[in-house]
Amino acid sequence: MDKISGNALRGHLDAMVLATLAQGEGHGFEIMQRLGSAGRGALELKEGTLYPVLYRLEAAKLIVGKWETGATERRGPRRRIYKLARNGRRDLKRRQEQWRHFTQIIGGIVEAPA
Amino acid sequence: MDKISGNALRGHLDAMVLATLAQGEGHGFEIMQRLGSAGRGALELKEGTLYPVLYRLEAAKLIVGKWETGATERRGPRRRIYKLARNGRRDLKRRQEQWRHFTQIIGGIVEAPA
DNA sequence: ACATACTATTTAGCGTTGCTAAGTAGCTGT
DNA sequence: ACAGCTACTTAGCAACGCTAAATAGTATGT
Repeated sequence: MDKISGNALRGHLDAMVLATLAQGEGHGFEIMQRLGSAGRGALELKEGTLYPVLYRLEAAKLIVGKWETGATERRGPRRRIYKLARNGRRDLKRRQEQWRHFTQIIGGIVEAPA
Repeated sequence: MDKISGNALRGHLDAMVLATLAQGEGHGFEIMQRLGSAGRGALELKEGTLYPVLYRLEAAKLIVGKWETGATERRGPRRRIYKLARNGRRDLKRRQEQWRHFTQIIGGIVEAPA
């Protein structure tokens, strides 16, 4: 199967990132990798795609990010750890319902027997 | 449930229109209505959304349109009847497979149990 | 010292495409 | 005349995922 990308992802990426963070906090690069493996080869998000999503979600207060320091710190470039905010968890639930609704409606149309 | 619109539809509208025409040829306005009723209140496509899709699909030779004349004609404004082209039927099949793939992958991520 | 490679983040600019909003036009009913 | 429905057209907008390149820290190899 070919890659899922471009327009097909529009409007669903936010939910994907929120859902990923619902499994546990993580930094951008890591989220990218988690999505990559969850995508079973069908997803190939690049940095230029993912990071702007994180900035958007943080600006909307759905996730909170902070630079790794002290205890957790390790060597290498600085990392920004993101986790779901209260609003984010609520929002995720809403988006999950919308997802089911979306697939049901659109699926019913696209897969209608000829 | 709220309306499905905007970005969520991106990349799926073409498949929806092809699938609609797979049920039988029809003109733009009619396709809009068929989608509306298939959408069970969740879809509210406007002309400015649908017609450009038809032009795009026709330019891509996935559908063929011709102005209604003679036998089929009736009173009122002229109507352009579209039907699936051979390529279109092939393309629809491909898009249906992609849709299943898409929902499986993205659904697996969005709906992952916390 | 220099190159390569991997982790990690940032950002400018682009292209697709669905939406807004308005217009044209023919027909019917009041 | 006017409203209202069918039917099509189109200019311009805005969101957002993608391309591509830059910056920076660490590790390894020559």
